[in-house]
Amino acid sequence: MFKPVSNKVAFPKMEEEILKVWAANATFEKSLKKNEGKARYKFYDGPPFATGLPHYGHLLAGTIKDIVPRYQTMRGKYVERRFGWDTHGLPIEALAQDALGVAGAPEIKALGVDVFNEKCRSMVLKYVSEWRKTVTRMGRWVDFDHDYKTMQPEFMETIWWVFKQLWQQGRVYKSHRIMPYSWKLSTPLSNFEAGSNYKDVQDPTVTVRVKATAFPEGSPLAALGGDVYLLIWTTTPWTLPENLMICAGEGIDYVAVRDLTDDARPVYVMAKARLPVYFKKPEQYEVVAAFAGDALKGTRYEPIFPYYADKAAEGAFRVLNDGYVTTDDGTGLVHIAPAYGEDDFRVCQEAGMKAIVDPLDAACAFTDEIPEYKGRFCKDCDKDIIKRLKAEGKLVHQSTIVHSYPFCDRTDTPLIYRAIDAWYVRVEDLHERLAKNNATVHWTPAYVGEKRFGNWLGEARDWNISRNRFWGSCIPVWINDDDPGDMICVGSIAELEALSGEKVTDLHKHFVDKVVIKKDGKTYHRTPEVLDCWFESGSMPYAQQHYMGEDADVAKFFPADFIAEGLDQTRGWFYTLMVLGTCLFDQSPYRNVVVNGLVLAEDGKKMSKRLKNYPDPNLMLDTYGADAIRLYMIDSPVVKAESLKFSENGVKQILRDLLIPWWNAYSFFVTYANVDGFHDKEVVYPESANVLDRWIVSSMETLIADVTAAMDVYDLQKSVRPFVKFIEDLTNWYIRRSRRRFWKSTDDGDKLCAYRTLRYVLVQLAKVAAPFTPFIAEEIYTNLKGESDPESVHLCDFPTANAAARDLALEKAMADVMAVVELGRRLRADNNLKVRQPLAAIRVAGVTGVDEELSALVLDELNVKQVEFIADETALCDVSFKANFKTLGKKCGPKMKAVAAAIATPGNSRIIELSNNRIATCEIEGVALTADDVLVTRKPKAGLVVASEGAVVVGLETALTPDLVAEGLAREFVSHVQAMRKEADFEVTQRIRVAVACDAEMKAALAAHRAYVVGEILARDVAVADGEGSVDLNGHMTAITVEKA
RNA sequence: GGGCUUGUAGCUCAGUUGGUUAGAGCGCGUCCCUGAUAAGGACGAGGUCACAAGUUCGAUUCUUGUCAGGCCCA
Repeated sequence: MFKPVSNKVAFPKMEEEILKVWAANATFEKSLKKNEGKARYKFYDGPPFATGLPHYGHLLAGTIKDIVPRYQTMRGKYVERRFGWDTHGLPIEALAQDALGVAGAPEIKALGVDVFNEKCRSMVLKYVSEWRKTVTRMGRWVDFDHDYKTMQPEFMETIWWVFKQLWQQGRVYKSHRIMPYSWKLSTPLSNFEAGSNYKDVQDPTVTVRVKATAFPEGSPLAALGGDVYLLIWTTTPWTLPENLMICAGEGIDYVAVRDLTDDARPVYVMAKARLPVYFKKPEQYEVVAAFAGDALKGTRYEPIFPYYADKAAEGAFRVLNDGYVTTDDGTGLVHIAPAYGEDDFRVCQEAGMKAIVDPLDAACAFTDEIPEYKGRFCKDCDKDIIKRLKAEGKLVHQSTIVHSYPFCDRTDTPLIYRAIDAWYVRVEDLHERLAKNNATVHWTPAYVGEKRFGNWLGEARDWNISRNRFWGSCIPVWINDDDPGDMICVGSIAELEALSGEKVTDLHKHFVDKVVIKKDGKTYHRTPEVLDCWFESGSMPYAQQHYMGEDADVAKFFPADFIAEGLDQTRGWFYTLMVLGTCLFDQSPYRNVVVNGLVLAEDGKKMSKRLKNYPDPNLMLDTYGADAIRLYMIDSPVVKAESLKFSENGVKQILRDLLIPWWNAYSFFVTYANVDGFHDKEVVYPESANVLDRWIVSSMETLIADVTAAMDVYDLQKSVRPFVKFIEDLTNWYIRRSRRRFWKSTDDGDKLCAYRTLRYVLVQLAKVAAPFTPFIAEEIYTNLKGESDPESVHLCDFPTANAAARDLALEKAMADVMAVVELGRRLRADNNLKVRQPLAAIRVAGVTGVDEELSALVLDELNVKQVEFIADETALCDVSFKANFKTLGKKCGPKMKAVAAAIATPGNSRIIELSNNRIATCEIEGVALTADDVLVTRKPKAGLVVASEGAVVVGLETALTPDLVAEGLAREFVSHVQAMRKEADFEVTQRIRVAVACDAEMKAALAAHRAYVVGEILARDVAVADGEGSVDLNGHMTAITVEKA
């Protein structure tokens, strides 16, 4: 006996049971153990931030990260899967700040970094158990017990090792980064923090004239004579004392104009497009020269303020060119103070002006480098600076502007963009190596790797790896108190212990900062920054192994065969992995990537807790089950980096289309197998002669081949899609057409073949589907498997396509049969002839290869007495011809139209002969045509009951004889009794007694078909009497009673 | 502003060497079936393949531009 199966299944409950079985049997562990020592299939888990509960994006990524390893495991690979946690970084710090009621770096420092960091540590694992529950519930097999966490000492030690490798390569350097800075809190903010509090504010704008002192050779300004001034514009007058450069746009049109409103007739240089802003009327100026911005390059000018005049020796006070200059506002000449603007800093660096001037203290007050304003907050000095410029005759224009400006979230004070010490990894010299290594990666979809990621790699800038935060891996560099250029990079705990003489147990900031290195009479303290947590995620291939550069077999864990993450990781994980892999081993750390898109709410917007525009994942799991959700997500473009609008209805649809019919097929099998006492000890490969058996087995092989092909190129959507067709074929054709074979009371060989085939196919299907729908596959497999088969479907080998079992000709013939049946049904419906009414014959044209056995399917399905295949389709339909543009296009070129017209001309005898293969070729317009170049169009002949689809033409004989009518009545009767059986809830095998009262014609019909009727309804007795009742059988009012026999 | 990407039926989506009748499912309407019932089947309506220009004998497909959405970057 198979375990009895209800066709009313609660999938979520069934799944919970399976989870218990897996846990009890340690099935996951067995699936690993079984392949120990075999070829490894290496997988890296991208670590999620442990700061919230899993959402659909995680469920999706988790599903992809489950399907591929399950598949590879079944293909005999050893696939270690360790869960990863990203435990450091701002998200967790933000939670800890809230929990401790502190805001901003100074308050954290006041509280104590140790208190703060320990709070982070204690909070970080808050969600771990919830994650584990949900991930497990989704059916994902991943090792939580040997997970990696970025805060583990081993992990952090490898981070140091990685860092030191880069350091020894000379790849790490210290520079600056322009960041939003809160003067009130005396701390830099992340760009993310700065983005949260923009306000419209009024700021002064000043236009200042700067005297040109020297021109490059060939400058159109050189010959002008008199004083030439460059006009610059700014909204931050306090940065003017720190001006070192002026920037012009290379391709922008500039003019030099003589100011006729000024008695001194000075010449001003500005962008042509900005002229009307400064001179309202044409008579106020005279254009004396016009030129592009590159002509200005190299022009020297007089410093606006004296404080840094000595920087001229280092190349300051020149005009540069850069693409970021616009003429949207200002003068088209941009004032550059490298310490106070991102572009300013970059342009200066690129021009070789490495020094910056930054006369602001921690509170953004001027230092004594600017004696006049010393001790005053920089912005407060704007007015005095403007006054002074005016007094010195340098101010050309003054106004105010209202614009959106970022404010400090905590203190509501305006942020100052300024240079902060920062550590970088040099990447700009790696472009070629990165591109070369990326070329070895198989991306799904391909464009992400080629375009999006490829472009990004090609333009990659040096990577800022330092963060002015607290909870993270520390930058392992100790700096000489007296000589900032004297630095020691530490690459391991042992090294630090040796250098410091102290025992080191924890590598977090509040431990490591206390460790001081004394060497040769010099004292070294650690640089205060922590590492970008992306540095840690990018190091996970090595850090999760605690790899420290030993001569271990690196190939055991590197590179990964497979990783998967969301599209948003292009610049995140995918990138940092690639950079570090390239630096350390000069190869890509991954071979295959599946990039998934975003999961949006059904309305196309982002899922938002506040808007509640999406269903709770746990509720979905409890209602529909994990298999349905998995399939729904995988059978969508979201596995190819496009976005998915998550719809509950879509999940339901998957149940209806796939899971329920599949389950019903299974339940059908078990029900009848138990009734019949069919139970081979093993699953037997059906060596069946029956055409349906051979066909479904062949279809199964095709399914295996299709799924395998798609999985091997990591196209998950394509690998899921063929299941729909197969299950449709299985339930709507194989089982429907085979039903009688299972029912028949004679226990002949054919019946055994049917059982064996269906069992075999269901077991194979479970194996093929196991990676995708692990639960239902397991449930079905464990009930149907043979005694010697593995205990779990996930311990089985993935079926390999057996080419010998495939019969493509049979599949084609069966497709034709189904087409014939479909057309026949349509004709019946059109002519109001229900299927229960037998008909004499159908005629079929355009079909070859349908033998007697297949024809029998047509007879039975369409309830006709005879099927007649005819060679001459013109008996049924009118035939016309059309050009096959696809084959002819290349041959004909411009003659296409003429050729097409000739082919389509009615009655073209040569075309007819060609089409009938009576001649091999025929020439039109100088083009040699073959039969393939002509397409036949069929149109059912008017007046006949004919339908066609493609090449298949079907004609139905609709005339009824008295015999046919009688048989139809018998069928009506049977159908009605079956309904009564069901209504009465009789067992399928229940024998019954029937009493009928009817008219003479009905009586005759029942008598003529008595054997058929009795056999169908499992009647011990059918008592027929004269009379009538309320049941309408084709117009014959009949009374029927049914009782258990 | 830049890179990439998406736009096909009311909705969700297929659609590769460019080929003339653009498909599926859902939804809707009509009908059939009732031992697959959280069903099933037939038929029907519903498309300027976002828009415009170009290349071509021929463009949903290739090129360019525009518009609208998304991701990342600035």
